[in-house]
Amino acid sequence: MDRDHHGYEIRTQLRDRLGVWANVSFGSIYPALARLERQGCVEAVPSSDGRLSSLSTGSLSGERASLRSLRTTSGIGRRGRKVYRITERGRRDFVSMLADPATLDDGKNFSLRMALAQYLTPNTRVGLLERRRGDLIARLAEVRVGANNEQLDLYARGVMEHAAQGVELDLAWIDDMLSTERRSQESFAHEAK
Amino acid sequence: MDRDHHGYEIRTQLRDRLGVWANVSFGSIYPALARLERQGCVEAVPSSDGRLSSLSTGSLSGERASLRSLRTTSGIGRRGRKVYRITERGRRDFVSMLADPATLDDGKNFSLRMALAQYLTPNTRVGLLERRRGDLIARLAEVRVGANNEQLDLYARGVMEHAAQGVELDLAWIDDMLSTERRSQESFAHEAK
DNA sequence: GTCATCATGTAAGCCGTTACATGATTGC
DNA sequence: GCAATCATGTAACGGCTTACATGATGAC
Repeated sequence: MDRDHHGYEIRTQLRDRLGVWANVSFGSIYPALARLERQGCVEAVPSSDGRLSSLSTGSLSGERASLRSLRTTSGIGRRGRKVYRITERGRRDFVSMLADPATLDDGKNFSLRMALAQYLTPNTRVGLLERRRGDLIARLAEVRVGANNEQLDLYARGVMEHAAQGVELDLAWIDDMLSTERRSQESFAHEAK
Repeated sequence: MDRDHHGYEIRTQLRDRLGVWANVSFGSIYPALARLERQGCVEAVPSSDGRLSSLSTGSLSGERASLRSLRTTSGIGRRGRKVYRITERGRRDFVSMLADPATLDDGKNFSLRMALAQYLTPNTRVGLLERRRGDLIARLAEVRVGANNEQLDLYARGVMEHAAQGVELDLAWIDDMLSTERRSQESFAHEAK
């Protein structure tokens, strides 16, 4: 959303910034980029000489393109590197996926959604938070049943009990975010007055 | 491990006991049972009349086989139902998978492992807990970096901060379990003296 | 000139899902 | 006799991984 990228960079950035836990493989990234390009969500960035992609356009290492690279072979960018930019359609699809809990399954991806919540409107954020809150309350009731089920042994009950604490922590976080959202909405209304 | 089961029952039990969160589909269960049978980890239970599987053997609804079902058609079990029992080899494989954090990836399955920890030896449990503890401490350091990374916006940092609290909760749980394990080992040693 | 790293891609395979096809049992 | 539910299985597909194949660039 913020600047252009190429596949290799996306992987290294994810690893460097989020650690080994965000391990996305090349076999996942390149086919995804190809699919997004077919769908018109991203497009290859043409370089200054008319070919597709170059060192100089928007890549991280080109923040101040090294003098050395400007001296090489023909003076043009590396033909191997393919830089993509997001299209208008890509932005639309991204935001609508982010806003729809059905498109991008909430249970597994709620944290991802929240990490990207800056791209949503305040109302959409509140809607997502309230929906998630409802899901978690249902979940809490279920794990409590498990935690008190005397058919289960101590270890299994311990897992359930711990799961319940995890859900409670999630709920506290949600409630915290909800009150923050509402406070900022109020202060906005206050300013507008 | 504790009694015989058939595929349909496994699914309904998982759903009834653990709720919609433990949704394993038939398309997953039946192929898995077939594979386990090929590998010799489970075997079909022969019924009293020599055929494979019947109502009367170990199934839930057969806890006290309903009088009605004993009166039906031929009086023998439903030919459609296939009840499996675990073999010695199955028990061995189960425990060794449960004990090896590499075979069954820990990050995603630690809770599952702990829910089944009754089948492990005290030493194996302590080993798994200590290993997990190390992983979580590394993870905590990583998410703290993210939580304090000012390149990230408030929402992304909030997710990191919340992730850190989740890891801290996990760590407290691990430490609790470790001290419980050690206490029970001590009391065992005490009795043996 | 050669080795590490940067960079893109394809192929095979694993594991799970949904959807489909089929048939037995039970309740009314 | 008919519908609901119990019960087993197959087929197509999705998404991700590992392993493989290939080549350019940069450092020394």
